[in-house]
Amino acid sequence: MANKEVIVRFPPSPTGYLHIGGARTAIFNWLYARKHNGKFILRIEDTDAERSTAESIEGIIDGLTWLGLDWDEGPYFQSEFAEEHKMVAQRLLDEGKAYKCFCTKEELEAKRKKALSEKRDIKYDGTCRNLSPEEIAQKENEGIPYVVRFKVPKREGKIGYDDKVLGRIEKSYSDIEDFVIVRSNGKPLYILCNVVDDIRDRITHIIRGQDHMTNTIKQILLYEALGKKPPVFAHMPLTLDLQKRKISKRTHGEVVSVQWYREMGFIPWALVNFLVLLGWNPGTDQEIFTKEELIQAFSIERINKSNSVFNYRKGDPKFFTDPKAISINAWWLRHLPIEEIASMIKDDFIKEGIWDDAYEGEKREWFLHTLDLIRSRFHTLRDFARLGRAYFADDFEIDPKALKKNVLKHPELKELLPELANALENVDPWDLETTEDALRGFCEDKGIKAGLVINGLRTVVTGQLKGPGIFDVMVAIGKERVIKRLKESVSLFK
RNA sequence: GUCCCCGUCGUCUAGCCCGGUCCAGGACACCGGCCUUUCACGCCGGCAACAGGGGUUCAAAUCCCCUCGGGGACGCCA
Repeated sequence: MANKEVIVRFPPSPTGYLHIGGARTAIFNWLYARKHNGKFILRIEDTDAERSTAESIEGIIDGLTWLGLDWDEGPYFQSEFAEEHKMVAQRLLDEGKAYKCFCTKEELEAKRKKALSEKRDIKYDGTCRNLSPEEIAQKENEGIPYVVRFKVPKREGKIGYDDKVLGRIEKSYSDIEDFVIVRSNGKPLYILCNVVDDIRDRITHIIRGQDHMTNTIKQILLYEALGKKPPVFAHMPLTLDLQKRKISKRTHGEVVSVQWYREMGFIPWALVNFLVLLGWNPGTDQEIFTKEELIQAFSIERINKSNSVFNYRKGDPKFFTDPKAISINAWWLRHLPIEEIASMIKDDFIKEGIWDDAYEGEKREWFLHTLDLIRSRFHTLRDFARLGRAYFADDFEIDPKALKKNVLKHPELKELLPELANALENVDPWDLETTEDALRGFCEDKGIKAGLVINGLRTVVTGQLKGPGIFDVMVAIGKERVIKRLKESVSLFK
């Protein structure tokens, strides 16, 4: 039994930040490699020098690292192999498998327009395919620039391959145009470089978007011309928006950028978990996966054929991205060990000015307990430092709606709350039981409903309309702070 | 226009290959209820789909054909 080695790659072009569509492609490749104990190679396809940027390279690497998609080789840079690409192009030329084309961009553009207006096919017409050696020499002597085109074999019938997700894909030779493999400035194009690199890297499986399907047929021709066996191809469905347009940074903005999810307080694995479900499922009802479970469950065969829609409504105040993504994030937020959540929110706490080194020292137990107490109401990591600020700092804002409903609507609280503060002064120890006894006793003495005081207390102490059980809140926030906030509540009544 | 791919609830999807167990299952969202003197979590319940039309068959979401719809590619971008 030959041990079937698996080598896959993720080849982003560094022309923008890591996009969730690109991340999804990376995830599928990475999973496939991990599942089969193979290799995952990162290769930056920077042949388009004008559009490639260093920031973009950094952004892509950051994004992949944040998501936890580790690679085994690379990052390689396609530009470093430019000589090899040129040599291969020359070889194709020498072997008569490619030819020089002297048609100008303008001529080609005019032909395309004409064909389109006459409702004809707009393939290259092969003008330069049969130039004689003399004609070629003459044009070269005249210094006319040329591109190199691949000479698609004139054969009857079809060429095809077995796509791992789509099944048998075929195309007639006559439907394939003689495509350009080298620019007039001498630089080989993606379609060729990609094949050369994949051969050198011994790539066994190419998992990429369906938008590459026409390239695939051409690249198979290239493999054949180079005498190499093509790898296995699997074309995954695309991710579209609600209007069924391909999602892009340009039209959709930051909501498609991986970086943005980090800023919005996503747990990286939750994003992976969400993204993998777009176009793939395990065949069971399971939707939440740990890394190990996902690697175990993943298979190319279960990748869908049809495109999926990224359910994002611009401007929806409740859902800043696909609701399912948020719900998966919220799930992980309340199920991950609280220690992990703690380390994930540290930077944000520092940024918000509410970090205390004691949270990693003598206050650690209190810190973890408090995070655990409040997390079930949150959707993102950011919520801890925003909605939960009152647990960690005294300069928190009071939600106007909560203030109105739970406090201002009940003028009697202006007196009651400070009185409650006094009543609480003597509570010792300060725990769930003693605080509850004190509060209920206070309400009984005053002959008022506990709910009135509880709700007012919650708002004054946490700034929120909702939250954990009030006695848990009192214990978490601490006697001193509770009393202080109750006393200061007088100023809320203006 | 040409070529290629796809078409199950609002969205992600199971089922389709190997017809009956599917008056179509799960998840998210939404709506109700329980729990909670709040809210969330949790639990229970509800709403909601086989694009259309023909065929084949005792029987079709599942097989065949057509129509319609959607997407992709058609760059000296990747």
